[in-house]
Amino acid sequence: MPSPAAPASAATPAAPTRSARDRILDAFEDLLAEQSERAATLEAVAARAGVSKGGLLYHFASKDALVDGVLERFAADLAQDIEHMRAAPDGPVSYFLRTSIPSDNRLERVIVAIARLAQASDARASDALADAQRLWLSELEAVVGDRMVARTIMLIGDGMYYNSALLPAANAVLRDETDVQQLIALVERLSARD
Amino acid sequence: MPSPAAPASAATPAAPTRSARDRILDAFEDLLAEQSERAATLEAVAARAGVSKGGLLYHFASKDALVDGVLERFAADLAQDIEHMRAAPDGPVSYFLRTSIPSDNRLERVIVAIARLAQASDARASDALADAQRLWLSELEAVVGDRMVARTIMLIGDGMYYNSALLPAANAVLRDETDVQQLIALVERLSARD
DNA sequence: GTCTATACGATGATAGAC
DNA sequence: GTCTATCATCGTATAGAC
Repeated sequence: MPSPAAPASAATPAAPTRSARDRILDAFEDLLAEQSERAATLEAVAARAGVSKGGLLYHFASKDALVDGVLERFAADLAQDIEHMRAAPDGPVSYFLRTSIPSDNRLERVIVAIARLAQASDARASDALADAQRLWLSELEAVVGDRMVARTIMLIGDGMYYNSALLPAANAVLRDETDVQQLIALVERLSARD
Repeated sequence: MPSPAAPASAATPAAPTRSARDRILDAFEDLLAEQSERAATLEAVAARAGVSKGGLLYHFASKDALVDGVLERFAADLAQDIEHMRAAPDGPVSYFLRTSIPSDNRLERVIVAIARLAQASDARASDALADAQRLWLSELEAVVGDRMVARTIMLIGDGMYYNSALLPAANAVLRDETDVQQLIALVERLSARD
């Protein structure tokens, strides 16, 4: 039941009126993250977004344009994540590790999607991931002091992504909240010494 | 200079006479690891192996058969790696971390190749990687005692693979032998306590 | 602004010559 | 054992109707 007083084109981001453009990008990301780069064909994306192939190509003239759209949204999400990381009550390290765990988090899904594009030899996607790594690493280095400890934490986070992106979910190295807490405690012991 | 006394069909694994079958599997792995799953078409594989598409299809009736061939060789390589890990002079942990660094190592290359297949939704490839993880993890657990420390070491190794498989080489988190030594020292400090 | 129809290229696979 | 057609299928992209 749409609000009668709302102007026709008012943005209601998470509601039924989510713009076709956003629905298409969502569909593309979903197919990449949940299935594979090969599965994310124009036809499949269109079907999932509830538009026709022609309709999709009206919004994004080519598959490359679709990739650009995903990367643009990612840049914005990433900037926001860095903010959250800085403001996190338990500190950036804990925040970083927690958000590296596969979840329903939007950022997680986009990163897996972009990782799939990177594997399909898309240089823009690889660059975007490399940029993100640099940002996170510099945040980590700022708080842990030791350069090598910061890098080790990055590698652990990377490992979590790798696992969730590549392996059957049943094989997650970390299974529940207890595992996560233990890992964080372990890593903080690392950064506390030296 | 082939040994004159050798029977015509004697195996000379690394020499010019490397069987067509092996050359084809090598070419497939190379294309997967150095480029992408999409780049590893039957034609490209045949060209790199120095045979025609028809010639390739004589040895491997389908692309699926090609994947099976790679997975079979991987299983053998993996078993050998576990042996080496157990016998390593510096211990399994150091061995594991060192061999997780991107190099010209055969096993490395195969794993990246299989990771690419896994990303392309090949369930057999995902399973093979999950099996390998289980094996490594159980070796690590056997020596470090603490379950969580062993898992953390696995994650670090996974992170290294992820980086080498996905990002431009220039972005490696670990750059030289000094980095590696520092990381190993750091991790051994982890396993020494508790 | 969205859809249908169609062109075009590339890929996996088959049949059969040598 | 290896190669040369050749085919069917699918994915990207264009043109144009509604």
